[in-house]
Amino acid sequence: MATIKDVAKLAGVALSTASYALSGDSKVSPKTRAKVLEAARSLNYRKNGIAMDLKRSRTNTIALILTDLSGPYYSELIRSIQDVALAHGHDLIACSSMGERDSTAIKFLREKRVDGAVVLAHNIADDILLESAGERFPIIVMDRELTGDHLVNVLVDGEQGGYRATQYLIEAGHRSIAYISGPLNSYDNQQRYKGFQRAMHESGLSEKPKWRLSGGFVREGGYSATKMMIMQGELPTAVFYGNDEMAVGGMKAFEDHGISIPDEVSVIGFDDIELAGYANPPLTTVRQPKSEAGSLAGHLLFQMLDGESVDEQFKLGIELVERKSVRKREH
Amino acid sequence: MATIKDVAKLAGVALSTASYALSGDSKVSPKTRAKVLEAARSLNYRKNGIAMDLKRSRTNTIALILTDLSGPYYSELIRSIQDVALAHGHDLIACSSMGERDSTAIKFLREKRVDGAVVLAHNIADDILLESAGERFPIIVMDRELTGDHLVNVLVDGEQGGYRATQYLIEAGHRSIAYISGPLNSYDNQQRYKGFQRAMHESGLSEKPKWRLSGGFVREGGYSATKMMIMQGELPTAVFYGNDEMAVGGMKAFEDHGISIPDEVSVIGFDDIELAGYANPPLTTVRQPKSEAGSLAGHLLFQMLDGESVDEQFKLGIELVERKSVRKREH
DNA sequence: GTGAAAGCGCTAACAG
DNA sequence: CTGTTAGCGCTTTCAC
Repeated sequence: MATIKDVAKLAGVALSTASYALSGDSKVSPKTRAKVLEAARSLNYRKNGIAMDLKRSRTNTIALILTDLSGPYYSELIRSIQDVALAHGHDLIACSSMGERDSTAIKFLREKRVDGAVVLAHNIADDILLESAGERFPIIVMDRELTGDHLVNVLVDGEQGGYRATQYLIEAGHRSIAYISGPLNSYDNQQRYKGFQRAMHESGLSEKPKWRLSGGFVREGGYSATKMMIMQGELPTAVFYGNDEMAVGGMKAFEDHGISIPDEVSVIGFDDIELAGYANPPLTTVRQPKSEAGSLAGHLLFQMLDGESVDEQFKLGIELVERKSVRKREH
Repeated sequence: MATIKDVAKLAGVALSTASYALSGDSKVSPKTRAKVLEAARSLNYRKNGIAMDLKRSRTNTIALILTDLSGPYYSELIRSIQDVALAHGHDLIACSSMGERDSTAIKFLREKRVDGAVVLAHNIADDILLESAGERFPIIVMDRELTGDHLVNVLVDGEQGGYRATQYLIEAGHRSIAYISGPLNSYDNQQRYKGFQRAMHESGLSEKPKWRLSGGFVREGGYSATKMMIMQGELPTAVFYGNDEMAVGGMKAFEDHGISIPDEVSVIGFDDIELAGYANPPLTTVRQPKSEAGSLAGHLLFQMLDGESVDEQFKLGIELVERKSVRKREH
């Protein structure tokens, strides 16, 4: 691989002159520049980005840390972050946090291979984030409540979302409502559940312990949790699934048992994934402002990179998407 | 940010000793090592990955080049590549090729910020790929027919897929079949269409020019192409959509016009996206061996990185997924 | 305008 | 076992 040294030699100029010519600095004469460019072309010279980053102590790229590159992701969220990065002339790369303590994500965070990061990966420990963030390395955390030096928090108000969803069910006349939980240690799940509890409590309703099932936020889990509920004999009139994936699985379970939605059981989800509108019946759910959240995260990161100081936490509201999986009941 | 120099100074040892201690080299005494580690801890020292990469002239990471980080992607494919990378102790990062000639992807390719790449982005020009690939920088291209030095090709046989799909329709008794095309310049589309033509030709069938519509591989395009077909008055008994997205859009158009699938019109897609199984009716389609393709791509990349020579092109077969959108017809 | 030289932070001979 | 030293490839003062 040809280096700038080779180019300089072939062009018969000094190393620095070659560098200036290549980067288009105006102080090099057109004639010299042409000579250098020609030499570069003939050697098929490509600058080494790593050397440049090292010298500049800046990579001009930020990382998006995801649990798993293979998704499924909030593409709107990613797109909005990407747009902001591009607008600031920075590159965005995605890395996965799969693989525990030596995941790609952790390597990029600790070894400062980028200028900053947006984290969307619950499996990276708080302390790693806290110690990685620094003066020259801002981090935005989006999937949990965590703030610190050079580490700011952009959240969607899951508690409010859980509350709204539950309230919607209650307003539709439902009194016996089950919440199918995601992973118990998931921040998102906890928030949604908290909102559920608050709404139930305010209306003087209580949840049946036997309906406290968990589906791990995955479709299969929603399916089996629902199956278990069905086998237990007594059904609620409505079930609030901690996310849409589980709701889709749950609806399948009801269908398999000939239980009709929303006639016999109403269902509400959370997230508004693409599938939600295509489910049968289309799933009523809670939509998160993903683009706004991503955009905000991006902008904050660049403000921090520019040395501006920003608030340490932002919480965005949600919105209910009414479709056809909830039925109004008379009493 | 503390450097290894600071650590060495604080620990009262030479630079190299600190380096050895930090990397766990056995030749440093336990006592010295402890001293160094302690110094590193107290300074909150983190090695600079960029400096290391430069020194080593190797990054131990490979890039996955995608058109757009916000997907939608073949998550199975990505996952399988990821698994292979992990198994080889390498990191995988994803970069987007959005932004033309100065996209993140091109920067990573040209400036050799990684050790190799898997490309799944039709918007990166052939010549960039050709000139970026090199002795120490293998590239696997998966979305077009392109081979070259240190550049190998992993493809799924779209022609065969198009042939199978069409043949399936013909075997089910269909004689008037339309092909709704993706972008005319798309390699995938061309292959599928070629397969369609071959099957039609073999059975002595011909396509009606007025059914030659394009939907650009997007849902909305499938919708409007279908609408146009409906407005033209005469309907085929079966339509083969160049991909599932368009098929989903097309089914919506038929539904909007009260045309029942598969009773009045049969529909077949291509890809087997997640939605396909959830469409109404569930969509019969052609499934690509995504995991196998990804896995193969990953393995080939590492073989090349290890200096082994490999064939320059691989073409994988496809499989038909029978669901409920195609009806058998009697004659 | 152009060139010589000093590093960015790290690793890896090599010598002691 | 520990320390000295020479770079990896590039940018950027600072003289000329």
